[in-house]
This record gives sequence, C-alpha cells and structure tokens, in this order.
Amino acid sequence: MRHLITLKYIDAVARAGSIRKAADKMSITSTALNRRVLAMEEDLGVSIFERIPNGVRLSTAGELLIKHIRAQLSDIERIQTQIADLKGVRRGHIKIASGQAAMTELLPELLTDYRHQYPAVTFEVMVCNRHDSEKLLADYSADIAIVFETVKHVHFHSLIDIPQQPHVVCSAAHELSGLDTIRLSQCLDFPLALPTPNNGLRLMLDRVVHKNGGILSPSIQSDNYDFLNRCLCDNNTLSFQLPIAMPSDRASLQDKGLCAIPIDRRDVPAGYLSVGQLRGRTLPVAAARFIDTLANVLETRFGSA
Amino acid sequence: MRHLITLKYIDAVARAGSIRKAADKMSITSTALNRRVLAMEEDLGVSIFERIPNGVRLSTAGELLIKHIRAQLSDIERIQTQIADLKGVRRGHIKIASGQAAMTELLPELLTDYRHQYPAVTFEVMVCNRHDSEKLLADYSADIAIVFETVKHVHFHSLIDIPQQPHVVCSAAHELSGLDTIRLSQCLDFPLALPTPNNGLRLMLDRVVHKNGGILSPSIQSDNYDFLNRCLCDNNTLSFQLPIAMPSDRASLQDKGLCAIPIDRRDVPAGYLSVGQLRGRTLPVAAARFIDTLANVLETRFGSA
DNA sequence: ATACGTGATGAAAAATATGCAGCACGTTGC
DNA sequence: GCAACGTGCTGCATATTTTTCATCACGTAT
Repeated sequence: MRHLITLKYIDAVARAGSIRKAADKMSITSTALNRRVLAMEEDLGVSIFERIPNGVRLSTAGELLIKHIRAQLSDIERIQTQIADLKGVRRGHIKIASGQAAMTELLPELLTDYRHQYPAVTFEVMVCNRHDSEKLLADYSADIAIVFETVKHVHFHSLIDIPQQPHVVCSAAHELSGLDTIRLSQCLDFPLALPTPNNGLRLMLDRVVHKNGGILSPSIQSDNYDFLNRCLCDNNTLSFQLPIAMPSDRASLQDKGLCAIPIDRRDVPAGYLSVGQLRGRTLPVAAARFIDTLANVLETRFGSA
Repeated sequence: MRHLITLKYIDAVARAGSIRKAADKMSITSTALNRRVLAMEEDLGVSIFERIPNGVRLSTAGELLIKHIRAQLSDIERIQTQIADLKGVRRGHIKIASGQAAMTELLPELLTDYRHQYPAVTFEVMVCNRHDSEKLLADYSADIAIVFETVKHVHFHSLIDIPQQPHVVCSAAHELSGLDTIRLSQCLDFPLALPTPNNGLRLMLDRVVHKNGGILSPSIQSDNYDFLNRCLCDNNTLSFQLPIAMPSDRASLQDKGLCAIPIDRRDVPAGYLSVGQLRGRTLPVAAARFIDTLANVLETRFGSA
C-alpha cells in the first residue's frame, strides 16, 4: 500500500518520539523520514510535531492527525482482509492484549486450534495489566483485549463477559486439599502467594478483606501466575486462581500435585472476565471472527454469561 | 495532501467510468492514471475495475474499496477543518502551572470566560510553587507558567510581566481599616498570617524586614491564601495579598468583611507577576492564543507592564 | 472496411525521493 | 569545563519513481 507509507512513517515517529529512531525502525534514512514529515506539515499548514531537545513530540494538531492516521491504518487493514475474504482465503493478523489469566491455558489452546483451521491467520499476543489494555486498544496496538475485572472506561466496549469464581490453589498434600468449597477465613491463617495489587483478582480479594477490617499480607507477591503456583509445592502456602487460568481437566492439575477449591460465594462473589474492543471501531474481519470462536469456547466451557 | 492523490484519482475513475475521461478531468495523462490504478490493484492483489469495451466498471472488491476511499476523503477533510479550527483557537488543550496568586480570582474568571467563548478548549491547571513551575515547563507537563516573583532561570522565558503592589488585608473592623496606604512598620505590631517561606510575596516581605534587622514571626502560616484570609475576621490579625488575588471589585471584598490597603511603595516596591513558557519552545497554537488573551486582560486590569 | 474509443505497454523525460556529509543546538558523562 | 553523543535540519549528488509521448491490440459503431 504505497499511498499510506507516509502515514506509517509518521505513526512510527509519534511512537518512537524521535525521527532518527523511527527511521531506523522503518529501515530508511532519517533524512528521508524528516522530509516526509516536513512535507506533511507543509500540506497541513501546521506543525504536527513539536521539536524538543532530544526528539519530537506530537503537537495538538499532531494528536488530532495521529488519531486519524491510526484509525485509517486500521481501516485499510480491515478492507484488505475483507477483500481477502472475498477471494476465499481467510487471512489476517490479530493483535490481542491479554491479562495473565488467559495466557496460561485459554489462549495457547485456542490459538493452536484456530491456526490449525486457518493457517493464514497470524497472531500477536501482548500480556498487560488492566490499565494498559485500554491504552493498547486506544492506539490500535491491539484489536482485542481480554481482561479480568476490567477498569470501566468509556473507550472499552465489552463483547463477552464470563463469570469467574475465584479458587484457592494449594498443594495436594495441604490440609485443606480435597474440600468442595472453602471459606475465605480458612485461608487467612496460611501464608499467601498473591498477584501484585493492580491485578483484578488481587483487587477483589483486597476489597473483601478490607471490608472486614483486615489487610492481605502476602508472603510471596508476583505478577506471574505460574511462578506463584510453583511456590506451593513444598509448604502450606495458598494461592488464588481463576477457572480460566486452570487446566480444563482436573487430572492435569493433580499431576502437578496441586488442588483447586472454589471460594464460597458468600465470601467472594464471582468476578468477570471480559473480552472487548475499542468502542466504535469496526474490527478487521479476522479479529471479529476470532471473537465469535472465543465466545463459543467460553460459553460452552463456563456456561452462558 | 500528496498521499491520497491516488485515492482521488481512483474515485474519479469510478465516477467517470473511464480512465481517459477521469484523466482528463484530473488534468493528467491517461497513462499515468492507468498506471496508478494498476499499481493499486497489484498492492491489493485484486482487480478493482472490470475492463469493459467502452471503459471500466467497479468490481466487487472495487465497490468495497471505493466505499472506504470516499469515507477517507471525507474524513481527511474533517481533520483538515479541525486543524484549521485549531489555528483559529477554537480547540486545544492547555496545561497551566500557576502559583497560588492566580488561582483565587484570575484563572477561575478567565477560564470561565474563555471556555464560554471556546468550549472545545480544555484546561489543566496545576498549582505549584515558584521552583516547581520551571520543572513543569521543562518536561512539558505545562505549556504556560504563571508565577509571582519568578526564580530567574535560563529556561523560563517571560512573556508578560505585571507589577503587583502588595496589599495588607484586615478585617473591616480593624483599626487600620480604611487607610489609603499603609507603612510596613504599622503592621508589625499586629499578629500576622503569612504564606510559607518559599512563596514569592513572603520572600519580598522577608527581604525588606530582614534588611532592617528584623524578622517576621507569623502567628499563622499556610500555603493556602483563602485559609489565611479566613483567619482575619474575628481578631486584629493582618494578612498580605496581591491585587491579582483579590476580587476585581472592592464591593465583594467588603461583603466578606475584609479591607485591603496597599503598602507604601517606599517600604515594599512592587513585585512582578510573570507569565512565561519554556525558552525556545514553540507553544501549541491554543496555548499561544490563550497567552494573548491573558496579556490583554492583565494589561487592561493592571495597566501596561 | 474505416473511424473512433477503450486500456495497456516501452522508452525517454521530468519530477520526486533518497542518501551522504555536515551544521547548529542541547544534553550527558566524565 | 569539556568532549562525546544525539537531535532535527539542509545542500548537493544520486536513485528511483512518475509522467509523458508514441504506439499497440482489441472492440464497437458507422
């Protein structure tokens, strides 16, 4: 797409904050890129970048323009996939911003299946926290966001919401192991391995405990679920997980020497895992179809939303 | 707008139903136009026009594309008018770093007026002391700084300087009330409510008193002007204010049971309220225009600088 | 058949974009 | 305090792309 190479260049400059760096990334000379920027600015009659000592920065007009550019780039991509669809080939590139929850089991399984069915579809999966996901959607770095307990933001348009009852995870040798359900109070005497405070699950737990006048004091804290689970084996530490992040069959959990027990609903109500997009955006065909598949899988696995 | 000339050409072809006719209308050769069409088709991997004996006709893919092209052309036009609007000050975001002085009366009034006139202009006002303002300018967190007795710093480029004669503020029932002017020595016998030492006005007073071998011992000290004024009502405490921080009409000051008296120039010379920006920076249009308005208001209200 | 219109193509000409070397200006690190 | 670095920008020579001109091949209409 020759005619929008300049737009891509300018987008790169806006992201890099420097013409030379952007030029590097786009594999051209800074001179050429600089001239494109100057030409565009002359066309518009306004500076789109403020020149600051160590680079450039979007001006007010630039902010306006870059928003348009990103919408435009995403739109042309949508057209291209539509045209590809027309030719009978399902192809496309899907950019997903996901919290930890979906990264362990859901996405790996799903992507493998999907790519087996549609080999021409490529994926890009970025792990992020609840706040960053919105930003990634907003600047078109991501098509789809998968977040647990999403920050309610006007730009986030939720397409799927699946209830997720928090579980306690412990070693199979733990004295709590094997219970059908567990009260939160039973957990608080054991050392806890918790996600970092900006995490959705952690936030829910914090709220509940705080309401009862307590405070969660984790023995281990990390933004990596896998790591947390690996800390449970040889002691009586407890961790918390969402169903979505656990193997779909109990057997493979047992193989790892772990046990998951749902927390009593009276203590902690279910939170919601949301799949969403940037409000008002028309997604590329590939991404839209993928969301359909995702909705299907989630509903058959976790019941209707 | 160089980058979308191809889109315009293709639109023209779709409308004319013939490459040669469209070329005529667009004042180029049919060859050139033909080549642009072929290039675009190669980019997309699909024919966007069916060739029929007496011209061309949109293919299915072409219908899809032309819809996008027309949306784009209209969209870019919108952006251009928005940017034009921007040059006319009707839109933008202005970040102001201000000391206490301008926060009480000047900025609230001014912003209300300005936003009434230009509703699409948004503001961000950060209160800060004399030292922080420079930092906010330097890292582009603020476009404009409004500071009384600014720290002389190379990065601060002053655009407006307005002389401000310090006033004494007291209860209307105070024995000094009603004087036309006041000597500093008359004040020192009363309890004083003063700003904190890093404040510009306080600094001026400190310097004068110190030069005469004295020291200011405030009864009440705060970084909040309003609070200081509220301490005057029921006793004989004195406070100090700048004209900029007082209601523009004397009546509303009297309504509050307060009275303001300028300090004799022989004791305390006028200090300067400065409006400035980061030296060497080209401000966003909106900010630059707002400074013009600000200069106007300040000059008509406090005389020429 | 002839005349006209269509889109497509090759080679030359014109216009445009790119790369290189270097300038001026600020910041950073020693 | 000074050198090294990084930034955007510019003049000039070079590539590359685009446009033009002169055609061709095909289909229609007269």
